[in-house]
Formats: sequence, C-alpha cells, structure tokens
Amino acid sequence: MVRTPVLNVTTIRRLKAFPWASDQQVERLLGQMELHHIEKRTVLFNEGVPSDSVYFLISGVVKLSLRSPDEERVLVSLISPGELFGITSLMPGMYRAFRSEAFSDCWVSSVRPEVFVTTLLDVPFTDFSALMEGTVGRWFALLYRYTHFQGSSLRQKLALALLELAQKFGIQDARGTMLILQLTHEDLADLVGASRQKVTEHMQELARQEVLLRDGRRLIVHPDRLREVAGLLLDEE
Amino acid sequence: MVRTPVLNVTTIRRLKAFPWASDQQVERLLGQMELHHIEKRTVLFNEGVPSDSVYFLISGVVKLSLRSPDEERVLVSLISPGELFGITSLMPGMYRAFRSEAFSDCWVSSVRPEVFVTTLLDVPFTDFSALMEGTVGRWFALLYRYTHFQGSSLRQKLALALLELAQKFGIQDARGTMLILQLTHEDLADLVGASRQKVTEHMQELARQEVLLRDGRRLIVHPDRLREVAGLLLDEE
DNA sequence: GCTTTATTGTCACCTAAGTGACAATAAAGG
DNA sequence: CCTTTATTGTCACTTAGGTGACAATAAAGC
Repeated sequence: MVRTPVLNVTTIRRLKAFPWASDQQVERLLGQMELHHIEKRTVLFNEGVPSDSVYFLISGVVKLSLRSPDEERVLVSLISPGELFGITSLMPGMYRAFRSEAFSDCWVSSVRPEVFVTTLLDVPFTDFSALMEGTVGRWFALLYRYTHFQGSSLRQKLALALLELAQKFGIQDARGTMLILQLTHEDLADLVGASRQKVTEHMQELARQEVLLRDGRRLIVHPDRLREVAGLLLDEE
Repeated sequence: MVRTPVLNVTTIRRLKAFPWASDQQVERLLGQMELHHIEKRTVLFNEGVPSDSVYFLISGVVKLSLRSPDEERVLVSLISPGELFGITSLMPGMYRAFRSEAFSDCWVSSVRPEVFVTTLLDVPFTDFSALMEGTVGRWFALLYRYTHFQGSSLRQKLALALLELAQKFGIQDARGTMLILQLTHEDLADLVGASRQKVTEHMQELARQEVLLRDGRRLIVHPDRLREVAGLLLDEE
C-alpha cells in the first residue's frame, strides 16, 4: 500500500539537504542509510536512552517532545522534511534529550553517527565528536534548562538554574556544594525570568527547607535536593 | 597592577579544557591566541554583530544576555573558566545571538574560528562550518526561540512559535505564508507552554488583527506582522 | 447522510507571579 | 568608624494566564 520513496542524490538536492556535500559524498552516504516508514504516533526514540543514530527526515513531520514535572508533554519542536535530527548521537556518550515521534506518517532514514561524519568530513569520528562536545555541548545544557523551564513553577525553575550553576561554579564543602560566585537575587531573577521579590521569597523558602543555605553572600546548595525540587529525580539528564 | 596570567599547556590542562587535544595541538593553538584583560561590566560583543572570534575564558565570569521585548535583560548564561564561548562564529555568516560582558574582572583569550578548527581538527574550516550549520544550526534556532520566550507574553510567544513554523513549513500563497501542517490549538499550546483555551483566545485576536487567517484547518500567516507582534522588528536574528 | 469523536469558542472563577513601596540589613568607600 | 549605596525582606494590590465546564462546530468513520 505504501510506496517506498526513491532516495537518490536528486531527492537530497530537492530537499536542500547537505548543500555543501559533493554528489559522491551524498551517494556514499545514501548507500549506508537505512530507510524506515513510520506511522503517525509511533515513537522513534525516547528521552534518556543512549543515542546511536542520526536521522534524516524525508517526508512527513516528526515531533520532538519532553515531559514536564507535572507529567504534561512539552512540544519542543516540529521537524520538517530535509532536516537532520537525533544529533545528540554526534556527541560522545550522550543520551537522547527529547522523545521523537511521528507527527504524521513519515519516511525517515537513519545512519550511524560515525558513518555520517566520516562520509561527509574526512576526519576520525572521535576527534569530531570531542570537539562538538567541547563547543556545542554547553549550548545543549542551555537548551536543556530552557526546555525544562516550560511548565515549571518559579520554585522549579530556580532549582534548575541553581543546579546548572552548581555544576559550573560549585566546589565541594562540608555543608554541600558552594557556589564561588557573588549572585544577587536580582541576577537569579534575570536568569529564571522572574521578579526579584518573588525570587527572594522562594529562596527563603528553599533555605527554610534546607535545600540551600547562605554563607554571607555565597550560596551552598544540595544538588540532590535541588534535583528533587526541580522534579527530575529519576530522570533523563 | 594586573598580573598577566601564564597561559600554557599546564594551565589549559588544569582548566580541563580540550582534554582530547594533544599537547602539540594545544601548544599551536595557544601560539595563535590573543590574551585580553576585561574589566567587570565591559561588553565583549553585542547581539546582532557579525561573529568573527571564538573566545576562551581563563579566569573570572562572563555573562551572556539578551534584551527582551520590554527592554529588560534576560540573563541567558554565566560562563565559567575553562569554557569556550562565542561559538556562533563556528557557523558561516552567523551573527552573535547574545551579548557577552564581563560579570567580574576576566582574562579571556580569543582566536579566529578558522585557526581554532584547523588547529584542533585536520579539516578545512568551510567543510566543518557547513556541517555544523546543517546539524547544530537547528538547535540554535530552538535556543533562540526559548531564550526569547523569557519575559514574553503569550501573544508574543505565539508569534515567535508561528514564525519558526512559517520558516520550516511555510509556502508562499497569494494571501501570505501558508503552513502545510494540521495544527490544533492544543499543539500550539504545548509548543508555547500555555493552556489550550488561552491559545484559542489569542489566535482569535491575532486573526481579528489580520496577523493571520484560517483556511479550514490550515493557517496562513504574515511573517512581517508576526515579527512585529513578537517585538523583534529591527532586531538581531 | 448520520453518528461519533475531535476541535474550537466562551465563560466565570482561581492562583501564581508581577508591581510598587518601603523598612531592615549588609557591604563598600572614604 | 561612619556615611553611602546595594541588597534583602515584607506586604498589599493587580494581572496574566490556568482551570473546569459546557455549548457550538467541524471532521471522521461507517
């Protein structure tokens, strides 16, 4: 019933994908890609699972989503034909950040990231992958925080932001993780997109619940409890 | 007064930067990097200007920010020593997405992106850059949307989301840009993190103001007016 | 064409967070 | 040490958007 699409250099060019690649490169890549037909609503991969393929959308629409603390689904993005997705696999040891599922019936092709990179760029995958992590990895952490902000309360946003700060600026301390930074409540407010007053109120509440404490103008946080507050206890990372 | 820091392979290793690179590569890179001392509050680059350098933070804290529709500043991220930043320059023709300024007194080193890439990875910059754009570029558009969501009203968020959809799924039509997608108000609500009911209300208002119109279940939008509604008329992109 | 199911429209009511205004501290500068 | 300035704490009031509930359409299935 379903007609398998022709996947050749012409198709790729029409989709305006890989415009920089030569015909030979595209040809070689196509030879190593697997073609899949995916029915509407089918999940391609879930957030939190290891990333082992790069995907290319030929036709249809793919949806990237995430589940928010209150079990709702956050629709992160809709992928259009000609787009690559699932590119966490280009970074070493990364897990899927989003769930991908067919928003309509789709034709998708997949390829192993090593093949993808070595075919299009004459460089060892591990080198490329490491450089990607060192450069784009940070952006990814940002995207992670911002997508998780969706549907979160101010309390949860604060926890997420402090968690990121603890990773970057935290040093171990007898009482927890100390942030070696002079942050005012106003800075925090700008970071989570809230008003200074409400941040003050929530920070006080978090201190009362011993999720964090203040030592002068330095913060000492408990990453585990923050994770709990943020609503990602046994979650993907 | 200010002591110039020693910047050698040991320093780089201590900062845990470029762990994959060999000593020779790091050495070569260092030889081509410029060292700058930046006083607190000094702006390194502003959003919207061309990207021509990659930066590496040696000491201090750098702040990335953005201005929201209501002239407020959104604090996007704080950079810690050992991090690279300003990596829009790794993609062809991209403009700075954020403003970067010294959050505290800093030592920063900078290098041209071509030098950075060719030193650490034995591949022509244009090839690398094109691949980056084709893979990570989309993530960047996402990050752009999410950071701009901060401090925006639902109306503005809707405009931003529809703008992104118009870029991906829009085809020109006599009446505007038609989205070739079957989107329900619930989908839109999930995309902007709002309730279905409020999305219905705002969509109706946007239709009344002729920012968009509905043809059955297809949307036809006016990107220019959407941009206006989103509050980014003469803005950075 | 008719029934069923999904989507849109509309409302009244509730709640989290924004806002302004000011007092209480704490840090910084001399 | 004392003055000035920045930051934090607190509160009453406003507001945007969430929520539930249901009617009005529109699409899909048979």
